[in-house]
Order: sequence, then C-alpha cells, then structure tokens
Amino acid sequence: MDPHLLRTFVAVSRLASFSAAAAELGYTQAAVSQQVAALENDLKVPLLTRRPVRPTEAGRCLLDHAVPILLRLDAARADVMRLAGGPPGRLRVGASPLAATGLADALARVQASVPRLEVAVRVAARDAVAAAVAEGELDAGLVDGVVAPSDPLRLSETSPLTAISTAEDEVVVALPWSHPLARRAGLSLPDLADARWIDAPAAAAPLGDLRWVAGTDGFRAALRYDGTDLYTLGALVAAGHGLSLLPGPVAGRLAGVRAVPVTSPRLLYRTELLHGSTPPDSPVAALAATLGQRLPGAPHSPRRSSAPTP
Amino acid sequence: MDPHLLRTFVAVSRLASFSAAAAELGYTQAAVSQQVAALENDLKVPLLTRRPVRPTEAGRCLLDHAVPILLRLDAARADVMRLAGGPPGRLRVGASPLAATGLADALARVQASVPRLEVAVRVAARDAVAAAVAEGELDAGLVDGVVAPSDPLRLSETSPLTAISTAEDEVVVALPWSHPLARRAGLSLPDLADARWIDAPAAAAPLGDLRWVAGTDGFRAALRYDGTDLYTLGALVAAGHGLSLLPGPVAGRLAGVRAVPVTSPRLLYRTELLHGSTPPDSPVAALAATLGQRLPGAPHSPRRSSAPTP
DNA sequence: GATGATTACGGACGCCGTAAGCATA
DNA sequence: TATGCTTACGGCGTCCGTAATCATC
Repeated sequence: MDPHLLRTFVAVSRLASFSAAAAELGYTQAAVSQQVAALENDLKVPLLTRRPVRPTEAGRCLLDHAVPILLRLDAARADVMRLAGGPPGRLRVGASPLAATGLADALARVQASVPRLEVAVRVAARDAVAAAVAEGELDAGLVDGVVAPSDPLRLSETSPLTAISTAEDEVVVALPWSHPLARRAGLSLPDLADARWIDAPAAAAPLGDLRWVAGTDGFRAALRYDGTDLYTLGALVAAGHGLSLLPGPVAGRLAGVRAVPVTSPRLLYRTELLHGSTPPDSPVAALAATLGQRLPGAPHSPRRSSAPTP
Repeated sequence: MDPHLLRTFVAVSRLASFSAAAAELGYTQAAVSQQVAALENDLKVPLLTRRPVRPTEAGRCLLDHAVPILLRLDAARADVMRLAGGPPGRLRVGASPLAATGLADALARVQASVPRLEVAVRVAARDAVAAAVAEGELDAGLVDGVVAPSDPLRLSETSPLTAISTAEDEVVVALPWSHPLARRAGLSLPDLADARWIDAPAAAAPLGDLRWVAGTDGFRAALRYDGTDLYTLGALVAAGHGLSLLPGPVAGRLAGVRAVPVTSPRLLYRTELLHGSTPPDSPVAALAATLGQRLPGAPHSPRRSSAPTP
C-alpha cells in the first residue's frame, strides 16, 4: 500500500493504459507493470483487467479509497510545509463566484496592513476552491452556500480546514415576474421541490444543497448553467427556464427577476473563509481578521470552528 | 511521506520515546532515528524535540493528518480484501449500547437463513464501532444517536461507509420525578441548554450531539458516566445528578425517572447500520435485509445512503 | 556515569531500466 | 503482424542492523 503504487494504480485506471501511465509518471512500461503487480500481490486481488485495461470490482473499491488518500497525503505535506515556511510575502486567495463579491475591499485592507504583499485571486467552483486550499495551492478560500442556521457548509473535505463564518445573508428564490408565486411575500422550500430549477453550481446554490437542507429528492434541474456570470443566470430565470436560489443582496440586483425570501425552513446563505494551519503573523491571519473574526484556537489543530458573525 | 515513516513518527510521538517506539514496532533505535530523520529531511522541518521527545508545532500538525491517513490506509486494505474474500462464514457485528437492543432478533433470523454462520457481537462506544467497521475488524455496526429528521448520524468517518437507517424513535428527556419540568407534556431543547446534564457518551446520546442539533454551546456536563449500563444511568437521573437524552422506548423502562418527549426542534433517535463494501451474498447483506432495508446501490461505491424506514 | 538519541558502516533487499517473451486485436 | 502487457535479469539505491559516538539528565 505504498502511496507510490497507489498513485500509479490511479493513473493506470484513469488512462486505461499501462504505457500511457508510464509516460505520464516518467516510468517505463515495465516498471508500471511491476508496480501494479506488486499492489495486486500485496492485496491478493486482481485490480485491473488487461486488454482492455479496466478496474475490476476490487479495483474500483480501491480507487474510491486511493484518490482521497493521495489527496490527503498531499494536503498533509502542504499543511506542514506551509506552517514551517514562515509568513510568505504573498497571499493566494480563491473564491466561489458569489463569495468573490466582498473580497476586493478586504484584500485592499490586508494589503494596506502588510507591506509588499503579492496578492493573487482565483475564482472557481466551491469544491475546487476547498480542494486547492487543502492542497496548499491557495492560502485561503471564500466559499458560500445554503445552510441551516447552525450547520457548517457541506464541503467535500479532503483534509480538515479551519472555517470561519464571514457573512450570512437571507436566502431568496429568484423567479420570473410572470411566475404564479412571484407575488408572494415569502415561500416555503418544500413547496418548490417540484418546480423547474436551474442547476447553476458555479453561480448560485448547487441543487444538492437544497436537497440536503430540505431532506428530499426533489429540486431536479430543468436546465444546467455552467457559467459563473450572474447576469446570464438572471436572464435565464427571467426567461422562465427555471428558478434559482440566491443570497438576497445579489438577487436584488438582477434585472427582470423577482426575489422572494425563503421563510421555511429557516435558512441562511453563508460565506465561510477556509484555511489550513497558519502562523499567526501570516497574511491569512490578517485576511481573517479583516473579514470580521480573529483566528480561533491553536493554528496547529485545524478543525471546523464556525461562529456566526454579529 | 512513506506510510511506514508516518507510522513510526506517530508511535514515537505517542510514546515520547524513540526506543519505546522501536520496541513496539520491532525496529532498532537506530532505525527509528533514521526514519524520523528521513521524514524531517523530506519535509525540511523538525518534527520532534529530543530530550524530552515531544512533537513540535509542525509535528503536531503532521500528527493531525497522519493518524487519519494511516487509519484510512488500513480501512482501504480491509475494504478491498473483504470484497475479494467472498462471503465469509462468520459475521462480526458491533453495536453501541442502546443500538444493541434490537440486535438479538435480527441475528437469529440471519443465522436461520445462513447455515453454519459464526456470529460475534461486540458492544462499544459509537465511534469505536464505526472505526472498527472501517478497519474491517467488524463486518457491520449498529450505531445510534440524536439527529434532525433528514440528517445522517455525525460519525467521525475514517473512511466512507454505507449507512442504512434501521430504526427511528422519539427523543425524550429523562428527568427525576421531583424536577420542576417533570410534569410537562413536552419540552423544548433550547430551554434545557442550561440545565444540569449527565454526559454518558457510552450509554445515552453524547452531549456533543445535543450541542450540534441545538446549535449552542450549552449542555455542559454536571456529571460524567462512562459506563454502558442503562439502569445505573437511570439511577443517576433519579437521584438528581442531571438529565439525560434517550430514545423513548428505552427511557420508558427506567424506574424512578420521568420521560418527557422533546417537541422542539423536531428530533429523532435514529439507529443506523454501517458496513463497508460487501458482496451481495454476504451475511452482512442478509443482516441489512433483516433490519428492514435492502443493500442500496453498487457495493463497490461506499457512500452514505440513508433512507428513513417506514 | 547511565540512559538514550545520533552517526558510521556493511549487507540485504527492493525497485527501476533494458531486453526478451507472449498474448490479443 | 503489431501493439502492448509481462517476465527475466542486472545494477543501483534504500533501508535496516550492529557498533561506536555523542549529548543530556
């Protein structure tokens, strides 16, 4: 169960070829063959069929474990080395599209307090941001989502990250003006499970979040929008392609759509700042302080610690 | 970042001694010293202070990652080999104390349907059961806890396990008859946050669960009871040492205590069956079927899949 | 001075590359 | 027949154990 063997096994499975994996990893075909054989020998189970190269049942099972394990190993290395490296002169921040809104101000204030700070910003999907922070590719990430008041955001955690709540907004449904429910003052989420929804995981709340907080299988996507642009999303809603769940302040700025608050169940659109272990004098700590909250607890024990902002 | 190195690093940290770790792992002191040096050299960070042997800040950070990683590696091996081993002639089941109640009947029915089946039962704390199932020391585990209706149990997951809801009971507060709230017909959980509570993680709902579902910092323990015996717990409640949260059917059988349902928020005392990847003809599948639910989805992709029982 | 971690050195094993073998499309 | 995985073998590096060295209590 050497990580080296796991890594080549994953590569072979993904590429469905020993030789391609060898090329990618800088080995010879023979070495890859031996590594896979060693793994199969260790587990006493054939993991791959040859010709065509495809994972067996046991192989798929191992893949389900191996990928997170390898991610976690990388995250561990990144976390430790980041802690040891001392405060770097740069701050690489990621954000999911809706969370990116409030970032500019905060970054300006951090730059004012830390001289000669290189800042890089990257916008990506929520889970991608979380993964990049875990891997150490980013120093911090701002992510958002729909949650019940006391719950943390549900992220696919490769490794434990410290999470700080930085903003909590009202949750609203964006509807076209012509929609029968558009004149309501408030809406109940379960009533909307069977409506037409737009799945815009990169721009609005992913429908998976809705299913989670509502505890149903509904909220099926009538249209999928993979862009991040909110005005396109607004246009899609206005044109009647479906509904979308958004934070109140954002939805209020969209033209042609009606924003109706969700009154039941009680929900919040929360933004959280994610980061790994961090020395207290780092730019990340400054960013966390700027976004309204001091870094909690000991930086060496990264655990979820969310507290609502006042 | 060889797991071998991580394992010895963890052992050295735990035992605070190179030589003790060497003895435990079957190495010489010199080998352990070299392994730790190799790890520190790889990460370019001192991980341990010598004399006394104690993890540095970076070392503690690495420990936070290394322990779950090693558990997960073991879980992966166990999961794959279990899948490959074919249906074994034995069924090792673990259960948390309250969940163990309904196990006898189900096991009898499984034994009736599978000839010559060796059955072993082990009762332990909830997280210990989950860990043992992940590690493959147990084939399945029954665990219980307090949750909101649509949430899964919050387990410290080393590796993803399939979870099936097998029972859902009313949640009640066990109070002494003399308690001012004992005559109420129903209680609201937030009102009880500041009451005296008994923390009995091995027998009743852990107080951490209450804090989670209530979203508060309350529910502080006035007394901790580490046993699993429910009648002792009942006696403690009756004597006024504190309150305890229990499933309705269990609390009803305790002498001298009053059981008042929790009406707000809406909570359930749920029991879930946990298992790893499993061939469809295994005793685990039989147990799952007996407990009221077929094995869902493909056995090679272990994910949480809970559905309420009717 | 004794306990215990580190450094030095030699042997064994493991792992990769080259090259030949072999099965399948 | 050709592509591509497997097996055979040789060299190199890694890792462990023994033994000597060094540091701390």
